[in-house]
Amino acid sequence: MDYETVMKLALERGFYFPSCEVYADAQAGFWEYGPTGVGLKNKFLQLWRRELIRRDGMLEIDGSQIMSKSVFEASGHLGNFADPIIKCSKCNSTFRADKTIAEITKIEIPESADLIEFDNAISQNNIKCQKCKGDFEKTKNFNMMFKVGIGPEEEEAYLRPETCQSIFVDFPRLYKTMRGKLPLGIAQVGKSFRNEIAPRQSLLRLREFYQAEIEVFCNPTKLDVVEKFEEIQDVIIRIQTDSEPVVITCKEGLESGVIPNKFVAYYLGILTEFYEKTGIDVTKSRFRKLGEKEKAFYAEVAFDFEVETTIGWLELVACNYRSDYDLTSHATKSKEKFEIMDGDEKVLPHVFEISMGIDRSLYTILEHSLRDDKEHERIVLSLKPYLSPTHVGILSLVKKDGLKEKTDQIHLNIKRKFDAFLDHSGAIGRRYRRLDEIGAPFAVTVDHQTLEDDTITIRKRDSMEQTRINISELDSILSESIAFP
RNA sequence: GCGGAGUUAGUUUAGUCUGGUAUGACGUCAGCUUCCCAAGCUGAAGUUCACGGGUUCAAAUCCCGUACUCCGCACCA
Repeated sequence: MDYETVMKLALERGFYFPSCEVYADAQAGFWEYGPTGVGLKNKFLQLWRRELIRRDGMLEIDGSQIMSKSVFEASGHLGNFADPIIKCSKCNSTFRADKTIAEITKIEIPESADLIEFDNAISQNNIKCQKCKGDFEKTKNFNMMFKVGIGPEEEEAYLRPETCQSIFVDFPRLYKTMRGKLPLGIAQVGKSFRNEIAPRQSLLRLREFYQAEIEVFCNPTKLDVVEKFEEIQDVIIRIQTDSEPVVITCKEGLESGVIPNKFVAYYLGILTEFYEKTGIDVTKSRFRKLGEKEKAFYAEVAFDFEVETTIGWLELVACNYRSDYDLTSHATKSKEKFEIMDGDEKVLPHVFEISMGIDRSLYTILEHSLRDDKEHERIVLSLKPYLSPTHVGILSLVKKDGLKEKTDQIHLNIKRKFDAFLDHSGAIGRRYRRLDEIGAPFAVTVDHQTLEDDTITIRKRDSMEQTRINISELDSILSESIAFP
């Protein structure tokens, strides 16, 4: 289904909508999750915990969103997470300084260079605005981090641009107190903040967004000692290096050298298995190996997990081999010890990161799950039952003759255990349609026969089939059907 | 940020050129009816027309500014 239809559903059915929308000064790039969106997000994260955190025995933490300046001096974000930009004084167009200079003069100035170097290059080569021939103002640094002032003195701090910095900073304590052993995954779900120049397309390009990040700490000399590798060696992945993506198993990817080692292969494998279970069509996915220029400043090897949607390929996860970049920088800056013992060996661990964009993943789940059932004139959100915000609709065929009371009773009995939605009003078909649109996999209906023999009908969302069951069976049928795989 | 196009109820939309306080559909709510797939009937609520300013006796409509959305450019850890 296309972006427009997903957007309309999101607005009409409470998945997500713009923040602060009643005010004229609402800024772009901020969106709220409504009740159905939160339901989906919570269940998505539950699946993430099952398939990655628990499966691999990782630790999960919940760190601060505001972090001190030193953290980002060490991480490199204050220096590298900024673009040198130049603005035309005549037409107000903004350009990247380094790119504009390189384009016109072939002089390559690194983006982290002193700003005066850009100004010099511009004046020496008489570079003018490519649009209107106007003069440029002085080069400025545009940092993508939000700065905040702490306390009455407004001490400098920043909203984190990625959640993982707390994981690196906390690593020494966690390793010691949680009896860590390499390889050790530490994970975190939370908000990150980036001051994007042009946020766009609702959940796909936000200024405040959710990440689910995993940092796996490992001994760099043992990257091919991974016992669990067998679990995923036959998992099929699509991997793209230069040209077309190839469809291979993890084992083949490792043997052909496309994947650098067993360690990385294992995590690409379990990540793929996770996404299969979200209902995203993984035959439309690829791991794209990034070239030198595309990689983040801290990455040694990088694979982006991308999925094809109606608006093109969308990056859902960044998998970066960050080596000891982060631990070394934090050790140097803080003068704390980040080495640990791995057996008899003293080692500064390397890090492989699985940095997942939650918002983009949720959008993709919606887009891949939504279908237009023309035959029955309905829109159906065919979510996996365990991800559905509402598990079951509890409906009375009509309100009178005691059916309402009977229905209320059934709802009362199951509402703590399941996400159940009680509905008495309107035509029954209309109520079924509404449940279809929010992806409720089941609807049970109380009719006149219920009063005689305690049976109800249970309707399946995708097939619209109905079967008659005894009320006493409902709990076990639902439990089984909505269980995580 | 730049350029273009837009913004009227929960959604979709008429009206904007030619100024006279807004139209339909769907949806929502209540009731009746039907009694298992968006049926029908009756009734109701909901838009100070994105926001701010100007012109005018009078502005959804004309003018200016701002924000947001979409498309393209640029950017994208």
